[in-house]
Amino acid sequence: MQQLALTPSFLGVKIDMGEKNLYTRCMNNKKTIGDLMHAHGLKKTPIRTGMLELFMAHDFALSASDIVAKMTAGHDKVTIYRALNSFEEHGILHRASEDGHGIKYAMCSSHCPDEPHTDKHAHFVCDVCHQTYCLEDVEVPEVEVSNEFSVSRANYTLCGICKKCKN
Amino acid sequence: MQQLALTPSFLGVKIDMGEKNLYTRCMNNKKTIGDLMHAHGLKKTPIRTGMLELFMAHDFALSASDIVAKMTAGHDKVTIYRALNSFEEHGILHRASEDGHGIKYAMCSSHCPDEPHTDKHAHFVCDVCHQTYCLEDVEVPEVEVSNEFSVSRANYTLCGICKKCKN
DNA sequence: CAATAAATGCAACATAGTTGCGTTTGTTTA
DNA sequence: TAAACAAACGCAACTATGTTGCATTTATTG
Ligand SMILES: [Mn+2]
Ligand SMILES: [Mn+2]
Ligand SMILES: [Zn+2]
Ligand SMILES: [Zn+2]
Repeated sequence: MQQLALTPSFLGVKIDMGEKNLYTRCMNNKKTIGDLMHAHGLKKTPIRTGMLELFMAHDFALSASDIVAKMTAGHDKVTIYRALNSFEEHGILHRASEDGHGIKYAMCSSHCPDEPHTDKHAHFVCDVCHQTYCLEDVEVPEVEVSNEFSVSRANYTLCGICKKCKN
Repeated sequence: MQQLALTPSFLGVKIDMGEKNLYTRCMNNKKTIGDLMHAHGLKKTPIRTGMLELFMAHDFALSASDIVAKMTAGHDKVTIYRALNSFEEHGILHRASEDGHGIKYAMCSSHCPDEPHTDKHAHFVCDVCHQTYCLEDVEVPEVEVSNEFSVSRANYTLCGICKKCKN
């Protein structure tokens, strides 16, 4: 079970190997990165291998441009985008936040503070019409978070089909 | 207290006046749109008045391009963006979702489905370094939502300062 | 090694949002 | 009511993010 397939010498990608536990994400059922791709009917190419190694070597989420920047061997961003889409379609990567179709604004209520703020209610984004509704009566629930993080705002967004698009 | 300042004849903006209750958002403390802007030290200009009328006439959030499209008198998008920023700074509008600095991806765990999915855990986005962390052990809390909406996914994002940036 | 489908690279494009700068306009105050 | 001033506007140019079409290359299978 040689796990050395993971040695990130590839492509000149510099990877800090400090956080071993990240490996468990894909290694804990005896899968190498290559096995993982093959299991999904994807080809094991240098770029895609390098990308997945990058993901395993970081404890935070990466954007397309993060990856373009970290891969030294000047690859085309189109390739990166297509690989990310493919990984997402196969459930190898998940997106760590809804992208949204641009920023949307809504009217504040009279008890809002006179400064930029996130409101205390949840929002709903329709997958069909992409409209965003303020759910004024749905409070954002609170959660317990490790005190490594100082939380100042919370955002709760539901997705699905809106009242208009259900018909 | 003539509220006719609200008649949205302005700029040829077409507004459906069906939903009176939306007016309460800024009218319930005897403020007209003009008063609202003046109270914040903003000038009452035709464009900004038209924009706020648009917001009051819709029960969903609007993007900059929504507004550009709905204002018939071809205004520059830069003006719209600057007005939105200004309204947000003054707590007149709030954004209905974090924009995020592009989509971020993270590795799925082994029990994720082999298809696109939103994960069941919360995420944390740092205001300083903009890094996104998966809070694998923080479950997204469930909420009760009006059955006008069919909810298929939920997104819970916390914002603040991350462990690295606290130092 | 040959066949095939997946992956890549390039060019061109689309959308969202920003910055600088000169001009116009709303509000205040004399 | 005219001048003064800051806020708001419009234009041009620019950055960032993401997409599409098409020709070429490469990984896998047999
Ligand atoms: Mn809202
Ligand atoms: Mn996650
Ligand atoms: Zn809808
Ligand atoms: Zn940070």
